[in-house]
Amino acid sequence: MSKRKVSIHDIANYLGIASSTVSRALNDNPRISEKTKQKVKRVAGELGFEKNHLATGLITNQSFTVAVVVPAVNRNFFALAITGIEKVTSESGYTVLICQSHDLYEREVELIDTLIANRVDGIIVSLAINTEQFDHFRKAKDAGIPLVFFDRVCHEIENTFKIVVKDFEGAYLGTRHLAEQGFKRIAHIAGYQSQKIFRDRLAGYKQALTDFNLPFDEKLIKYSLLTTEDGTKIAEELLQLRPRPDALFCANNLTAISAMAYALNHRIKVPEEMGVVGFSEETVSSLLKPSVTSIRQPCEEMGELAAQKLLEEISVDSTDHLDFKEIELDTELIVRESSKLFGIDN
Amino acid sequence: MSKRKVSIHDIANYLGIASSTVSRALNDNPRISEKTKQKVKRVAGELGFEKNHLATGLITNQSFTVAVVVPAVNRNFFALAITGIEKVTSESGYTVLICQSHDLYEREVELIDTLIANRVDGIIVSLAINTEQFDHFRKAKDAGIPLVFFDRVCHEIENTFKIVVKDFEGAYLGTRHLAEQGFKRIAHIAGYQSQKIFRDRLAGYKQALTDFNLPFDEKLIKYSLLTTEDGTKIAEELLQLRPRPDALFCANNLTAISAMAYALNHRIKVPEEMGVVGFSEETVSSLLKPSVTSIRQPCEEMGELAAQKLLEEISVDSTDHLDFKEIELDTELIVRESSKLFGIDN
DNA sequence: CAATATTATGCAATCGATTGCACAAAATAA
DNA sequence: TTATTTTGTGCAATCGATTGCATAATATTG
Repeated sequence: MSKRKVSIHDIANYLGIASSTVSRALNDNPRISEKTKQKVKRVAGELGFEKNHLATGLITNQSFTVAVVVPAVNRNFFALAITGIEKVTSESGYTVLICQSHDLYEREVELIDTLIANRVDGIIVSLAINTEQFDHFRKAKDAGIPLVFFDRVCHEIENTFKIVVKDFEGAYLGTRHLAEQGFKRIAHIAGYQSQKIFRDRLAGYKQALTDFNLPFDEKLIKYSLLTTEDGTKIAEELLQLRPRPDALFCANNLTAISAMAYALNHRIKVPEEMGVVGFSEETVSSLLKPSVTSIRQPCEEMGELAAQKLLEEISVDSTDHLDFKEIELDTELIVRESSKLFGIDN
Repeated sequence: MSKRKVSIHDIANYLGIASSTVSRALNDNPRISEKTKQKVKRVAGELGFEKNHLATGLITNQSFTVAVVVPAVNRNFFALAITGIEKVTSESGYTVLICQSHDLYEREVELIDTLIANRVDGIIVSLAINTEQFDHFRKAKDAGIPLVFFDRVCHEIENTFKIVVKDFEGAYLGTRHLAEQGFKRIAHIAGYQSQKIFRDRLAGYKQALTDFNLPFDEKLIKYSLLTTEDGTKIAEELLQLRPRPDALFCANNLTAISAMAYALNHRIKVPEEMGVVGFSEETVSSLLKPSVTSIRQPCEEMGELAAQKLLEEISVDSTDHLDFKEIELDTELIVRESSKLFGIDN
């Protein structure tokens, strides 16, 4: 089917020289004369030579490919993180393999297996929401593949870089803001507690309630996968409670958007009758009517950092002197219309 | 650094048999006895053997990897198309490499080069918005790599599958709908005309104007990259025109959303003072206030079809009897609040 | 001009899995 | 028991690029 490809041997034959010379010439090895290099490169161009990375990878034991495994690429946070990763890695000549776990543990395991078999040079991961076992990562680690976690990280595998934001603090900021605006019954759309980030966000929420002497009510907390549909469903449930919650702090932004849409469709005024704050931002957060108050995360920066740390670990001979302590970045509260009862000018 | 990996030779040594036997045993070759197979597999498990795909790929000339090159993964359309692609390919044991051109021609060229070097088995492409030269694709084709285009397709490379929607018809439907609602000065946010899909959408828009005896005004057409920012900027320009356009047909949905947001922020009522229709859907199209009337595309289906066609071309010995005619799918008009002047139910 | 240093190139093994062919062992037929 | 078929393994070449070591070609020095 695919036509026989041109190899360095073909170039060597054509020129009547050894293939090792061709290899060195193409790699600009100083031991090859300029004259030969130019000849070789010219012929390579003429014959349409394309270096076979598989062969190179086989012998050098490097594929110059790193993989990113995230729940889904169409979420703003992950899309931007990937952009950050691409920025850093492509400067170093690496190709990025983007993989989606679709928030399924089983799929994540499969993916990691494939990546090991493909001998990627490193993997950057944000866990599927229901991942609670980590053998697949241990296997990768044992295979000598450096691992970096970001956002939804895993503490069970030692000696890996972890990049997170201050989730507790972010949730605290968002909830406090609602309290300061005078909201009294603040509900929380929480993520499944398997992931530490969602435990932290819940904890931040609780702490803010405590600090503002607001009663804590278990009925006001709803756990889910945080999809758009979950947001709608949960909004429906919450709005049937009596007394009705008067504000909503959401563990992500998709649910904030869909819950708000549900409320608006049921003639509940936002923010007057229900304040809304979401964690993380979507592109449309600022475009919606009302625009959505959000906890902004440094998405791209997280991606860049993750990639830098990965490349650092890849390039180093021994990981002994690497400092694997978790890196925590700051979040920022962006106040918009969905939570603003008084005219605060930011 | 990475510990020396276990190879079939290690298994062979351990068992005192030939590595060819190990290879065949692991691949369930019928010429190997059940007894040996079981022994080999047990030992492979114990030693933690992981097959090296690079080596396999080198000899079989197949990587069992296909690549998808799209402008950006965080757009709903592309994210869903990728989901469709993954669905089909993963069933056949292929890994999908997702790549973003970020709508940059140069980046696209780089990506294709890397993919050729990595010997992917096939590539599915939706062109960067400013791609007008196609040598990089010809190179891939010459290297024997099957190519399938979808959405933003390329007609210059013969013998490739192309999957598109009826862009002309979709645009016609959207514009006609606005005309039927009584809008008279319908503006169009168009994509750069390098891509056929955007030419078609413009043509559909024009045809609808003609059919409804609406005057065609070049000033009402704005060309751009169709980013969120473009939508905002263009809305600003259009709303300064006198007489002001009273409706907006957008070549994608991002611009529809941001243009509508701009209008709302400037106290222009949607749809009363300005009707809005967008091509393609975003997750939030139905969640916005007002919800956005859109031309729905069968995104996932397009992805599935593209993947099926690619696998078909990969598996076949000769492409001679393949029918490469372009596949055109239907679009659907989803009427929502942003365009509904009269109470049409549906 | 001979002796040595320098530079350029070639030889051959290697990475890990696959596969055509040869051959040994076992099973069956004569 | 011998001849023939079937079944199970092994040998060795192969995919394409890399690299340590050897050697040929050229330049430098005394």
